[in-house]
Amino acid sequence: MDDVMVTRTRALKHVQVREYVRTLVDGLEPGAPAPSERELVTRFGVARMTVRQAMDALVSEGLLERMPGKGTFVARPRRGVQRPIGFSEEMQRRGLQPESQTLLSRIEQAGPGVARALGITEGDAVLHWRRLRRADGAPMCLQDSFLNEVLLPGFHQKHMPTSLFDALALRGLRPTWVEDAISAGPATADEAALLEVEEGAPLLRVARRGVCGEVTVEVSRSAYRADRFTMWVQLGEDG
Amino acid sequence: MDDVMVTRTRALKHVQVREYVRTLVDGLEPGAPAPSERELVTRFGVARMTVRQAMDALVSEGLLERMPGKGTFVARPRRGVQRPIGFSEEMQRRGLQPESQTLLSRIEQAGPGVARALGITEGDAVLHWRRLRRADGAPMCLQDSFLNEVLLPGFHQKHMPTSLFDALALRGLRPTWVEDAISAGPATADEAALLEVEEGAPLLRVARRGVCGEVTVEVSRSAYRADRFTMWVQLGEDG
DNA sequence: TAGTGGTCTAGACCACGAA
DNA sequence: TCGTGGTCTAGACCACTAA
Repeated sequence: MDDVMVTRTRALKHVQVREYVRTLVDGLEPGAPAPSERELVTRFGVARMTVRQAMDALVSEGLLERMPGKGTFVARPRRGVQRPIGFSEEMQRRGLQPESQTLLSRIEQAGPGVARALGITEGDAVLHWRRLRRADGAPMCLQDSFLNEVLLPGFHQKHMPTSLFDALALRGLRPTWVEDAISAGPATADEAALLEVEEGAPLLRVARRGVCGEVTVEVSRSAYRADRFTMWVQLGEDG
Repeated sequence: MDDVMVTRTRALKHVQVREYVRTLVDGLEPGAPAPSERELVTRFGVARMTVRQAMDALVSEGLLERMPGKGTFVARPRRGVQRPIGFSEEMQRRGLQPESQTLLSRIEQAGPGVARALGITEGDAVLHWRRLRRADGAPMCLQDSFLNEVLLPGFHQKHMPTSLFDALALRGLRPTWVEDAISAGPATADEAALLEVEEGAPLLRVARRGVCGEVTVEVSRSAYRADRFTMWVQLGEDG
C-alpha cells in the first residue's frame, strides 16, 4: 500500500527538472536561452546525466535546441504532423455547425472492397452507416462508413449524435492514422438528389481507411459538394 | 591537421554500439529480442550509460522497443510521415513515365494571391512556369508553378528536364513540408482543350504551398484529369 | 580563458517480469 | 531468485564558442 503511494507520488528527478525548464521556457521567443546544464545541476543538486536526460526529452519533443559550445535555446516551433479528424471536427474548425442525418444503419456482409480495406474476410459482419452530413444546415457530404462489427459489439445500437470519431475514441479506437484516396467525379442521380445539386455536378470523393494501432477500424466513402468543400492536407515534417 | 583526421575518423563508442545493434537486428521479425544492455556493456567494454545512449537512439527512431523487466525487442515498423513529392516522382511511383511540356516560363510580378502564399510583396518578381504534364504520353495535369525569383537567381535560364523538386533539391531548396488545398471543379474551355477532355469535365484541383526550412519556395496550382488521377494522402503517426 | 554541450566511466538502487 | 530496463551519482576529458 505504502509502496503504491510512494511509487505514484514520487516525482522523478529528471521529470522535476524537465517540467521546471518547460515552465521557464513557456512563452519565450525562439532563440531565448534556456538554463545551462551545469546551472540546473547546482540548482537541483542533481547529477549532470539527470539534467541531460531532462533536456534530451525537451529537445526531442522539439521545444529546445542545443548549440554545442553556446548553450541550449528555445527552438522555433516546428510544423507537426496533421492529426486525422472526422467530418464533425472538420466542420467545427471552419466555424460551421455539423449535422447528421442517418439514412441507413445496419449490419451487412462485407463486400470484397470493404473486406479488403478492413482486413477481414468477405462476408464477415460489418456495420454500414450511411449519413447525409450538413454544415450550418446545408448539404455538404454523403458518407458511407463501414465498421468491423467484431471490434465494436453493440456499437450500432447506440444513438450516434454526430461524431463517429468521438464515439470510437470512447472505445479507445479513434483512428490515429488514416489513408485517403481523393478523386473527383460527377454526381449520380441519387447523390444529386440528396446533396441538392444537378446530376453530373462535380463532387470531391474521399475513400478513407482509418487505422488505430494495428487494426483498420473504419472504412468510409464520402462525396463532398465541390462547390462547398475544399480539403486541406499538410504533408511532411519540420518546415 | 592531425586533429581533423582524428576527429573525423574516431568512431564514437555509442555510435559503434548503435550500429552494431542495428546490423544485428536488421531483417529480424518484430518481437525478436535485441541484446540486453548489460550484455553489450561486457561485449564492448563500455559503461552502461553509453549503451543506453546507443539504444535510446534506436528506440527513438522506432527500430527498437523497450519492455521494462523483460528486455529490448525489435519494434513493429511504424507508419511514418509522408514525404512530399512532385508530379514526376508521383507518376514514377505508379509506374508511369512522366513528361512535361512547357507552355510558359517567364518572370512576372506577383499577384496578390501568389504574393501572400509565397510570403513576398505584391509586385515582387516571381518565376511563373506553366506546364502540361503527361503520364505515358497521356495528358494528366495542367500545372502553374510560381517560384520566388529572389531565392533562385538564374533558375529559369536552366532547361528543366522534368522534375521541379529535383531541381530545387540541387539548390538545397526541396520542400520538406507542403500544404495542399484540394478541390474539384469543371474544366474551363482552355483547360479542356489542353487536357483533351470535354469542357465542364470534372477536374481535381490542387493548390500547393511548398516550404523548405522557414521559407515558402514554391506555390502551384494543378488541375488533374479526374478520370485518370486519384490522389493518395496519409495523415497521422504510428498505426 | 571560461563556459557550453558531447561523450564516457564505474559504480549504485529500484520496480518489474519470468522461472 | 535472477535478469531486465529505469533512474541516478560524482566525477572526468573533449571540442567548440565567445569574450
